[in-house]
Order: sequence, then structure tokens, then C-alpha cells
Amino acid sequence: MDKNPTASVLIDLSAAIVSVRGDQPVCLTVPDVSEYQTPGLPFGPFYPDRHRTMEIGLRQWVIEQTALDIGYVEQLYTFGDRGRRSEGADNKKENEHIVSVGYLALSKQCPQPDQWSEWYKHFPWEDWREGRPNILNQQIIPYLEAWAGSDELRRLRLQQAFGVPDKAWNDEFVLDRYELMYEAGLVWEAYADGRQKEKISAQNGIAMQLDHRRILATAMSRLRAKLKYRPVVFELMPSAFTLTHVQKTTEAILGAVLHKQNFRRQLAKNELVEPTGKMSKARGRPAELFKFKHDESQSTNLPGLRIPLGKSRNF
Amino acid sequence: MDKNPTASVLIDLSAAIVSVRGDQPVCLTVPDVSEYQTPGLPFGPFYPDRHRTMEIGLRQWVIEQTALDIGYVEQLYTFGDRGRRSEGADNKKENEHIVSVGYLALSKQCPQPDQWSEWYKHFPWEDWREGRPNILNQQIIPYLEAWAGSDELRRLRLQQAFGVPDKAWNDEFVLDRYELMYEAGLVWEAYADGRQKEKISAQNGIAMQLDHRRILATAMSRLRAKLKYRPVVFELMPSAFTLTHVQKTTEAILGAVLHKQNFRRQLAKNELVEPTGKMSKARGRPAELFKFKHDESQSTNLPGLRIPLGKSRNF
DNA sequence: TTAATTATACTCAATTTGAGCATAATAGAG
DNA sequence: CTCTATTATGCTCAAATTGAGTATAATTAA
Repeated sequence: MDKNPTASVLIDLSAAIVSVRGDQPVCLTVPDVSEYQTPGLPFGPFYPDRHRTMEIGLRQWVIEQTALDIGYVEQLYTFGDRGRRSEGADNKKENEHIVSVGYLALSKQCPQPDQWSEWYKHFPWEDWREGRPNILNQQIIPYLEAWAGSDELRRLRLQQAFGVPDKAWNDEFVLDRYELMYEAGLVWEAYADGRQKEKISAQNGIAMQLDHRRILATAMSRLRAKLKYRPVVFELMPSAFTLTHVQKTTEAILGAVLHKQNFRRQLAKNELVEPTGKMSKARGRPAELFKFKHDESQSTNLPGLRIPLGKSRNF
Repeated sequence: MDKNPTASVLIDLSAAIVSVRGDQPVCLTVPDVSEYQTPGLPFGPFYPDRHRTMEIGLRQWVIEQTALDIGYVEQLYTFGDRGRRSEGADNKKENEHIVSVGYLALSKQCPQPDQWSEWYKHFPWEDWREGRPNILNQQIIPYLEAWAGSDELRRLRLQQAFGVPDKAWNDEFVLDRYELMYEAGLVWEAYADGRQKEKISAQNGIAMQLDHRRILATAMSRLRAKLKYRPVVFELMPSAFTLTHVQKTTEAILGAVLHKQNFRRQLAKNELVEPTGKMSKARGRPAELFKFKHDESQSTNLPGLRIPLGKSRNF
């Protein structure tokens, strides 16, 4: 194996640091300095001689720059085509090659509200808690159908990702949907990358810098999937919480409502929580306060919630 | 963000190219040139100016160097601590930093038998098809228990990964088990990395170069997990096959036996296969030949087999 | 005191799972 | 030609899980 100098790259560690504020999942963002004003995910370079592993490097700069207490960290994906600018773009010899390693991190708190951006402002078509989002039928689907035309493969992908015309919506396919919209030139980033000639008129969610919305989409997909078989929700909960609070947090992430009694039955069956003896005081009948039964470090391997795989979610 | 020169690294794409030969899962390996004779996974450098994405780069050198037809490709994990040599090792200033991006690829054929190495020669404790492997009770568990001692966290991890003393064996925790054995100095690689003073006497599976056995463990974990909810088995099957053949292939990967009728019921319910009309000719009653019903490209998103999550597998 | 609100207990049909037996169709041995 | 070993496939059935309710309890705010 020759160590060709053209193989040398820089590594950026990008993090989707996720928390839940009220009933909205949020993500830590940094303001944009460039002309477009698009927010971006926090990222920092990886110095291989300073940090033994990339996760250590990531935790380091998150602590230094945000002072947040992130417990759960998971590597998402490594993208080799960061800006993914096409041949037509105005960068000739390309300055330096950057490979970005995306991470998902979960935080219990989210101070400084202006630094945290709500998921569904970037992905308005992903929140089904109030029913099927209007933006789908009014904007996205018609445009995508036109883009697919009679192309068999495109129609198939459309069916897979968006469930049109007759399949169910699958909440885990966040990335697939975003990628499809990118390819169809339906999101701003496609224009920024030079794949799309004209700026699109409709605002399909707030754009982000570089490939950051793609990383966030990956994070959403992964978290939604993981929630169903591993008890990661508790990484987003305070030490004591009501069962409704767990449910609302889960629903926020899934972008879907769940059956209350069945949700609690799952929690009980898997012995994930135990009562603290204390009660919450709110509007109606006071709810019992629970705590997560296990060590936080276990949350990767424990059974989880076993949430139904998305039946009857096609309106 | 300063682009510090110490941040520059080389990227290696390592691939666990998996196939199934008879009833054994196998993995493409390259022979070792160094003193230790340990096999390694095939890998090649990533040239960011030659290939737009890493997956394209990977497919390129796999085609060039192996002439294999790999359909399914999935990124596994990016390791920043490749050789993960400890401070005590004999490399002072470290030559060049290498980040390895691990991939899982599936191949329908595996020609040249000597180049393909059986999974369970590297992981003899992972094959439960003939019952609980002897190596566990005779070697691994006693050593690990001694290593854990009265350390609470270690005992907990031991319980999680190996199910001792009273939890069930989970076939997906291949990586967790390997990492635990590495930490406990139970595998040769720990010695090679300078973490372990003496060479261990017992041969706990055939070692591999660098972090390649870790990458293979990651591939096994991912494939075993994926098999249960996505129809990836068919990426390992020929165009026509018997249902028993699918089952044997699945069992080989899972390292566990399955109930025949229930397995077929799953296949039928999810409408994953359709009859070809032809019959196989073998020893007993001829079996009907089936084919995968869907486009191969769909296999990432389709429902899958829904194999039971490993009950009653604790002997 | 009443209404609104939230929590929790309990029920029940439909579906899925786990595990089994029964029967069918072939090759090869005698 | 017949019997037996072998493999395939059809069918059953109890246990467990899921999906979707209803009923009731304990609060606050009016």
C-alpha cells in the first residue's frame, strides 16, 4: 500500500447534540458567519496525536466549547464528500479535503435557548403528532412526483421513503427522505452545492451549512430507530420524572403519538423504571415520580421499549 | 477552526467482505507478510480527489483487486485508534496517523477457498449451533471472572456481554464480547498492541492484523442485528434457492438454530419470496425453488424476517 | 361544589409467537 | 419392488403480546 500524498485529509468531528425542550426535540447549533445566515452543527478538528480515540476528541471540545454534560455519544456516519459540490461548482483545485465524522450526542439540559434549534423547523414534514403535515401534500409530494415522472426506480424510492401512493409512513426513514429531496433539488443545500441551477422558491425547512442537515437527518433516523429497542430516552430525562414525561419525550423524537396505556405497559414489563415514592404536582391528578432503574452505562444493551413498528400511520 | 498540520491523517478503507460457504460464514482475508503470519482484512487507501465518496472508492479497489461482485455495502464504523498501541509500546513519535473506516460487504460467491477465512475460527465462542461452545466454560469465562474480581462495573459488563451468571446469551453482542476479551488480555491482539505483558497461552480464536478482528466483530454484530429486521440474507443467496437454504444461511450467520416452520411462516407473511416453479433435486423430498421477490436495492428498507430476539438461548 | 384535567387500573378481542405433530415426496438399500 | 432414511411441507394449538378501549381516582381552578 503506497502512502500517496494525495491521500492526506483533515478530519472534522461534527456533532448533533440533541435534547428535548418542552415537547420539541432540539439540536445545538452555531450561528453562521457567512452570507447565507444558515445555522450549522458544532464541529471541531480531530487531532490524532492529542486524543487517542475520536470519541475522546469529540467529548473534549464539546466540554471546552459548550460546557454541556453529554452522557450518551454514538458515532453516526463518516462522510467523505462533505460539501459534495458537483463538477459545475466554482471550486477548481479544491483547497483541502475534509472528511467529516458525524456523531449523535444526547444532553439532559439545553440552556441558552437561542443556541438550540428545533428539529422540525429543519424537517417540518417529519412531525406527525398533529396528523399528516400539510407541507407533504401541498408541496413536497407533487414536486417529487413530477421529478420521478415515469422513471421506475425513482417511483420505487419515492414509495419507499414517503409511502406514496399506498404504503405506510415509516418514521425511521428521515435520511432517505432528505436525500431524495436533495436529489430532486427540493432543499436549499442542493442549490448551494451547485446541483440545482435556480434557487427553489418554497422553503422546505430551514437549511444548514455544508452537509449538516444530512448529519442531523442521520441522527434523527438513528435515534428514532434506537428508541424502539434500547432505553436511550432516559439519557434525555432528569433523575426523576413522570411516566407521561417519558412518553411526551418519546413522542417528540418519533414525531408521532402513542397509546398511553400500552406505552406504560412496556415500561413496566421491561422493568425500566422504579418509583421514587415522591409525587409530582401539576394541574390534574398528581403523578408518581419514577427514576431509571439501571446504570446509565447499560442503556446501550438493555431491552428497550419495543414500540410498535409504525402501523396505521398512513392517513 | 484552525487547520493545524497535526490534524492531517491518512484514511484506509477496510472491508469485511462476507459470504457463506456451505454452512460456514466466511470473510475475505489477505495473507500476512510480517513475522506473525496473522491474516488481515483487505484494505486500501482512500484518495479523496479520485473518488467522490468513500463507498465509491471502496467498490473501486474491491473490483480491481478481488474481481468480486459485491452488491450490498454498508459502512460500519470509523476507528481513530487503529493499531491502538499503548504508551508502553515501542513506537515513539508515531510514523503517520491512520484512520480506518470499516465496511461490511456481502458477496454471493466466494471463489478461491484459501482466501476466505471462516468466522468461527476467529470467534469460536460465537457459534452456538451445536449447543454452548465448550471454550466458554473451559477457558473464557473462568479467566474473565478472575479478571473482573470484585469490580462491580466489570462484573456488570461481563453479565451484559456473556450472560454470566444468569442472563441470556445475546447473539448480537459480538463486538462487546471481543472488546471485553481484549481489555482482559484474552486475545492475542492485546499482546501485540503492548497492553499485555506476556503472550497468552490459550488460543482464543485466530488473531488478525491491527484492528481487523475488531472490524470483523463489528461486521458480525451488525449483520446479525440487521438480519432480524431487514431481508439482507438474500444478498448472500443465488438467484434461485430452497427455503431450507435460506434458513441454513441465516443460522450460519446467527450462530444459532431456528425453528423450521416458524422461519418459513415469517418468509411467507412478509412476502419476501416467490416460487419459481422449478424444484431442487437432492437427497430427500425435492424442495421448491424460490426467488427473492423484490429488487435487490430495496433490501435495505423492506420489513425483514423478524426473528425472535433470542429467548431460551441460555444453556 | 363542580368542572376540567391528569393519572392509573382493568378488560378483551385480534394477532403473533413458540413448539409441536402429521403427512408427502423423493433417493437409495436390500 | 418395497422399505427406510431423508427432506419438505401442511396444519394445530396454547401462550404471550399487541392494539384499542372503558372505568375510576385524585388533583387544581373556578
